[in-house]
Amino acid sequence: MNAGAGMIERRSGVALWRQIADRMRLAINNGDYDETAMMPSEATLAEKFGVNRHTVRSALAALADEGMVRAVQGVGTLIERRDRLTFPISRRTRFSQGLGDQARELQSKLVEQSVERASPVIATALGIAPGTDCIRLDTLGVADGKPISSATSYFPAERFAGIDAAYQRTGSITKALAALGVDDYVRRSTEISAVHAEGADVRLLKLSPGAILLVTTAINADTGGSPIQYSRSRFAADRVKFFVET
Amino acid sequence: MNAGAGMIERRSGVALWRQIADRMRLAINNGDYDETAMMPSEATLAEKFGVNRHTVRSALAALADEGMVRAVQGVGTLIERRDRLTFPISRRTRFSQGLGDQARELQSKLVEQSVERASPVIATALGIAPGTDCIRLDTLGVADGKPISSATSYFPAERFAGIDAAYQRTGSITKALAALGVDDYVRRSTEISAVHAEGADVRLLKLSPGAILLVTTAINADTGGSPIQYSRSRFAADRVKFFVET
DNA sequence: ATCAGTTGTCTATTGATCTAGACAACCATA
DNA sequence: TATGGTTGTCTAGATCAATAGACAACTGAT
Repeated sequence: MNAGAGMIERRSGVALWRQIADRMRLAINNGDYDETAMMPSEATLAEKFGVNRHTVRSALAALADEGMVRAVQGVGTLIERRDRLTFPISRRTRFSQGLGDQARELQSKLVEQSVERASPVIATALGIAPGTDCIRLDTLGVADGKPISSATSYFPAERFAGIDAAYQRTGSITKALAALGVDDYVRRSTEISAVHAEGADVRLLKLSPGAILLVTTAINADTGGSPIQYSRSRFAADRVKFFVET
Repeated sequence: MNAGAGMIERRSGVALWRQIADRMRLAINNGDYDETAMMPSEATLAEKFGVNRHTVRSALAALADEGMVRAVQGVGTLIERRDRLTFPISRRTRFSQGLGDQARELQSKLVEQSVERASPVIATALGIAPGTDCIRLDTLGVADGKPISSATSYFPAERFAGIDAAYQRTGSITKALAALGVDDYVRRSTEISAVHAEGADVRLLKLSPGAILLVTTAINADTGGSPIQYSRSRFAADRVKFFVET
């Protein structure tokens, strides 16, 4: 009977099949059916939404039309693809913001930490001398339980001593920076490229061999203009897309 | 035939009367019919949307159900109220942001400027000595041609010399501050109260006698924490509402 | 009083939506 | 092969959405 939070409305001017299609699209993008990669049977859905099986079939037909699902006689209705999460990229880009309703829960987990000497590229980006100590954080971004991105960030060790602990405590780069006195920061530059996944990323992001990674290389600076973070994030390309505001 | 940007869609699973009702609601909130405070005749709307008059009547009935319009036989359909613009109030509050689709055009005009000695209240808010010179800007906020708010802002004269010129050039406090080197600032505090309109505000905001003003008293600070702006804004209460994020 | 223009109401018809039931076609598995 | 579970298809009827036309009821102005 009940179908979760909001029941479908009759006589609302919106056809039942469309309301059901919209809800199922949301559920698919939420990863509700990821374990099986299949929709429940038409009969089950009809019972769940409290409508006739034919009405559910209309909704499924609409999703099939979008290429989101594919019905196979005798087997069931397979989920073909999910809409990708859209990450806005702007001066105020933060991993944990701007997703809106797209995901219920957005987490960031620490995978590894170390102190490294800055390579020439990183040193240039952070405006420090090559060889200077940097704190490196390897983090994993997770949306609704699904791994989304794997990121490696570098912070000048002198200014941001203890950011690893602050990050583990808060689960957020933004909050960790705030704890170290950085009220605000802006995205100074973002480069976007794409590569084939390899190494640890395949395991962390639970990718298939040959999967594509979207790679962003970003420099964040505090409001004084001093670079504070150099990061290289690898996003599973089949799960995200970027939106660059112009 | 054509009804502006997007035509209504048939066989979309969304009833025509609902699509038309939604578009008319937007038009009303946009102030498209403010000159007459009336909807066009049913026959005119039917022709404009390319549907039967009965379909338009269904849409109007839905709006009447919401209390947005009221049909009077022999006269026409009167517009009873507009949804109020919603201003989000948060650490990042700016007049010209956060309105989204609610208004097409949001402007801010300079009404008056002067240099005044800081009163005790203003001096305390800005963290300066009483009697110190301040630049006072009286501005009028306009959304889609309708006056929304009347604001009085004070800036320390020493640090922000020339902000009046920058404001006139850019039409935005945020941009004027940026031109004077304030990349970013945050809303430190906001107080909200309500009074009856009087004096110049009645004329500027084109209010009826006895109209209510929502008054916000706000202090903005730069990222270093130094107060930079003390402002008192009067909003026409029948045109706006605030949304405080918690 | 008359008239033009408006909303209100009624009937009739067509197509889309939704329900109900039955059965065929197909697949995986025991 | 037999069975249970799935999607595909067909028929029939009920309800909603939309069109079409006609006329009543009302208002404001001439």
